[in-house]
Amino acid sequence: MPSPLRVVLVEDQQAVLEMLRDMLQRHANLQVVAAVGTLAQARAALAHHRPHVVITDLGLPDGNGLALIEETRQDLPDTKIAVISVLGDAATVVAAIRAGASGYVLKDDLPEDFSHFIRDLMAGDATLSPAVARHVVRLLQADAQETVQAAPPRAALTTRELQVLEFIAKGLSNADIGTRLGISTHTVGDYVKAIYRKLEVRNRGAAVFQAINRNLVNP
Amino acid sequence: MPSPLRVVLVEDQQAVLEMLRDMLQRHANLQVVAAVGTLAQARAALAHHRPHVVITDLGLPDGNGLALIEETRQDLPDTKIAVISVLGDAATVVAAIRAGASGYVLKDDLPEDFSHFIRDLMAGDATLSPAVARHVVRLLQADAQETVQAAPPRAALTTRELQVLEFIAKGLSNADIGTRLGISTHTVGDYVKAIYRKLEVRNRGAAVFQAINRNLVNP
DNA sequence: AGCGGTATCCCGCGTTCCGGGGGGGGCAAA
DNA sequence: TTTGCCCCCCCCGGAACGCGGGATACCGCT
Repeated sequence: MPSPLRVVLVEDQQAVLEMLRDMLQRHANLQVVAAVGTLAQARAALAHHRPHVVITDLGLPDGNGLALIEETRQDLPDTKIAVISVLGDAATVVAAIRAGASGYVLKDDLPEDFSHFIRDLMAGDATLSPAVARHVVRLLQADAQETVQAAPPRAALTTRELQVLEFIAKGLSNADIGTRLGISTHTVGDYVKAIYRKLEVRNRGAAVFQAINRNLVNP
Repeated sequence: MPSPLRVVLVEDQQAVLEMLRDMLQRHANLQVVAAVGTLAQARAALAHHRPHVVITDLGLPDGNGLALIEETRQDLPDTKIAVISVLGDAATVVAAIRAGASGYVLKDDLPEDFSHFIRDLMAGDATLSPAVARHVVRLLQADAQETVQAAPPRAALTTRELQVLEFIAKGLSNADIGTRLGISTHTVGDYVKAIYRKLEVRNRGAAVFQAINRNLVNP
């Protein structure tokens, strides 16, 4: 039998904290090395025990649990982080996950036995409550929407115009662009005019801005 | 009692299909209007029944379930889509969710009773298997990593310089910028010079390009 | 075959603006 | 006091911009 997994619990409601600890204690191979109710205590416990897993609430009396998540990821990159919270709004959920949480379960749907939750966590898996997952899924789908919508409205510019546009972004003068492309400075000017017309701008700065906006050149 | 939710099942393994249908049929308020095993049949069933929910496999004999997901989102935007699959790799999972799936459950951890799964789905929530959620979470965290890593190398520019930079990107002349900011044209010129020096460029086009590259202005 | 449309190329001219150089002063934080 | 930020002014050459005028070639349509 390997040494048990060390777990630190952070939760400000004493009753909930006790309940969680009892649940976890029942399982061999899990050792709750600390069960605390404040951010300060949590920091101390983390530094001292360097646990495998930390399970934390977000609304702590002396600060936000988000900070704890970030610190943990910084200082103990191998420690897995799970959130158990009542907060299920999109902003909170996404912020917590971005900060480093691998699991996010709402208090409402805590299962009777969540030792498998810990096991999944250590395996790299993530348990998300359905109401939490919805936000994550939405976010991904929104990203996908953008990337497909951003693609079509490119076109409009001819290949030559695109070449000129790239050089403009690099800061070359019309004369330099002409030399590079083997055409006259005046001709470059013509392309520049065409670009301005199509992008509805009247100078280089705005042209580059629009070009990147419309995905015509890669930044 | 409202009219039951119409469900279409798509799954090529006959045994699994039967099992799923039996599970769902047991619940009142759910009506499995079609249980099919091919992409072609699925398309027909969707067009005909216009169900509230479609539950689909990904590996179908006559094509990829991804296409079905995309089509469904296009044609029946109010229909909720769930995936039940053996495939749990990152690429597949993320593609399915991006395409429009709201739930993704691995066959291995199908619960005995998943009527609540359907209910969650209709409420807008998403059920993800832990092994699936891991990929989604990783993706979000990777995004977050990039955005914080892209942040530090910004700096350098003062707030005033950033203001000027934004106006340059919009295509304003120095004189116009001066008017907007209530400062002299000459002063604007000074800021422009400072910007060029810091971004190591010598004209507006390249300045805007660098500015976006370094995340100094939002495109 | 003729036609318009578009993309590519070239040129001149006048006006405006930009970019780089110099010189300052004030004010607050370090 | 120094440093950084903000603000103002001068000059000048060269570049960019907007306007006009061309040319050639390819395409699809009629």
